Amino acid sequence: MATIGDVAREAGVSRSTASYALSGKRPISEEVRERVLAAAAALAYTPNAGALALATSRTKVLGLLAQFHEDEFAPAMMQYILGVTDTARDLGYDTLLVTEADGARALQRITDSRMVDGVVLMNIAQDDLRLPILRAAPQPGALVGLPGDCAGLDVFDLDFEEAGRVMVDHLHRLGHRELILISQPEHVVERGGAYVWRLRDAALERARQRGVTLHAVYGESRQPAVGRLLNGLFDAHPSATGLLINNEAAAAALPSVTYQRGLRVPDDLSVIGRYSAEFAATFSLSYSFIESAPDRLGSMAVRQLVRRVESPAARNEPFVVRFISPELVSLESTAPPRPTAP
Amino acid sequence: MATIGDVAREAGVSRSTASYALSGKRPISEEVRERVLAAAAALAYTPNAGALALATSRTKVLGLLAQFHEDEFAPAMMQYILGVTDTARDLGYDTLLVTEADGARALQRITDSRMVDGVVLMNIAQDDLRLPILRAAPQPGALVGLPGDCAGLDVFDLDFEEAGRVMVDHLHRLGHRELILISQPEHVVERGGAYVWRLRDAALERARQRGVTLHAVYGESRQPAVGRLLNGLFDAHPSATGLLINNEAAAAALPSVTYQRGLRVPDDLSVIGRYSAEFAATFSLSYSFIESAPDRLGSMAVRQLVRRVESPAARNEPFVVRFISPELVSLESTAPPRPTAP
DNA sequence: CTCCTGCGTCGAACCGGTTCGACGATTGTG
DNA sequence: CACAATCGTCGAACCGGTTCGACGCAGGAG
Repeated sequence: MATIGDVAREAGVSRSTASYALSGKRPISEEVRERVLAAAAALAYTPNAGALALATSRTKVLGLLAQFHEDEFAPAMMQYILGVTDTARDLGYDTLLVTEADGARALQRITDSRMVDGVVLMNIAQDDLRLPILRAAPQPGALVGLPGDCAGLDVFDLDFEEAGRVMVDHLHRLGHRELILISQPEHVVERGGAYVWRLRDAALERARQRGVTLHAVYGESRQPAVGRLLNGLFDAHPSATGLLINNEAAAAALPSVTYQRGLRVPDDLSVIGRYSAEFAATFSLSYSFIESAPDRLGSMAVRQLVRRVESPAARNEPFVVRFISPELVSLESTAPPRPTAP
Repeated sequence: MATIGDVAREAGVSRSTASYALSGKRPISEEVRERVLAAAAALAYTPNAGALALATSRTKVLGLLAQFHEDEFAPAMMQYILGVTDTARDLGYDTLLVTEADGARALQRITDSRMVDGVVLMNIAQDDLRLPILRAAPQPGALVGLPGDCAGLDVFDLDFEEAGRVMVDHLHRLGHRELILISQPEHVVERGGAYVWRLRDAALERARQRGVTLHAVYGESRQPAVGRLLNGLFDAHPSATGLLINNEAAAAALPSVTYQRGLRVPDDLSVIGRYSAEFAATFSLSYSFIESAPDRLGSMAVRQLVRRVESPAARNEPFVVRFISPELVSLESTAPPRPTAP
């Protein structure tokens, strides 16, 4: 491969002149600049990334730490990842995808070795072990997901509290008085998945205020367990007329359960989910849902991260915690409850 | 951050001695080695990735080029990616995930700049524009998917021809004489997705040999189009008793269609799919299927790639084209056809 | 006509590692 | 006891860029 030395020789100038001609950081005569550009083109010159990183302390690579737990729903992850990689590329960055189980060690490795200019963390836990490492790292970081302590970090997440309230309000307004909320599996909570209880507690609180009965249960992440669970819930609460779903696997499994039981949506049962439009399309779900906007969240995190990476001023700006407002996409899966219990 | 110079000073030796003590590439006295290791630990020394890359011409990073077309089924992709990232990490490599639409340009960029030691290509087209670039690149590459011309490349793929034959044979043996095969959408074929016609043509040929009628159609990748298509197919071929599915979206949509039409599987209809076990679990599919083994394919590609990267000898070995044999996972969704047409 | 200014270019140093050749001290051999 | 081989360490060069300071030369001002 051609080095900048080769280009300089070909153009008959010094290495530094070639560098300045290519970067434009110092005035160079039109004639020399053209010779250098021509030489670079002729030799198909591309700067060596390692040398560039060494000289500039910039790698033009962002780290993306995602964790895949056995019991989590992998397909939903893809959209967050694409939101990050696509936005990063638009801004001139490549993305190092790290899926190592030991996220803390992985983060330590990629920040210490200076492979990346910044890091996006996903699957944030309430008390995430990666956060102290990120705070101590020389590179800035951004989180998709809300941890217990946001100090020193830029955080982006859906407003799950508001999502819970919107769900309850929507069905309450239609006249429903007994609802079921199915959340993520309990081990997601044990692992510190705060969004589960953020939505649930807000929904419970709002239901209490409105005088609505809300049965809140943990779900499962797999078939056939989640199908059995749904059936059990319908058996246990025959007078419930509305179902709130904060659990992708349950949403995906619901159609076959309602078919089997002869339940009609929305005639017999009103349903509201919480997932992305992409997810709904993929799983052919025609329930009204709260858009979780994974691509937007990924994109916002990257934009803020790159701002901090590139501008020394931005580095000292106060940290932001930004929530996306839940948007209810109506697909006509909700209606007033039937006058008599089903 | 601490550099190796800092470690050397702390240990009271020269930089080169510190380097040798850490790498073990030259004999170093036990006493000095211990002083160096202690200093490195005390200073939390981690080599700078850029400097390492510059000095050794190795980055310990692999590129992973995946393309996400609007009309493709993103969730299936995740498992290929995890197969690659997990195996790469086991072998000591990180993964640069590139999802740029212009794959050829992206490949050119990451190979020319020497950011990666090798590349895994996914979503291979019959006449893939990235292949000439990969062949000309200084780094080795591996493909997941079979292109028209495998010269100079290591290729890994499912044996789609055999998959088509296995599907047909299995239903023929049970007594079925009229089958429907739903493939990927036509634009996947136009884009050069060879696996579509590899499975289809082999199935058609085998059906001809066996005296079985096989209706082969292109599918859709989205709801509700794919559901409509399935309904149309059942209307058009009422006497077909078996369904072969080489289309993730169609498999995901099938349960609701069969429920709606009152079709029972396998009583009224025998079904065989082609996807991964992970996919089946995610979508609660209980059809027998041919395992497409995305994680195994990703893993195999990485192992071969790393062999070539690390061993100068392996670099000159002949290139391999390796097919995974289709394995039929039986979930009891096939049975002999009913004596009278449904 | 001289002096100053500033443009365009060059040489050298630096980023942080690895690695080659050399060299002094120790040990073994004849 | 002299000499060679080996061990352990050091200094210097190199990988391929960027960037700082200096310098020659042209043009404008005094």
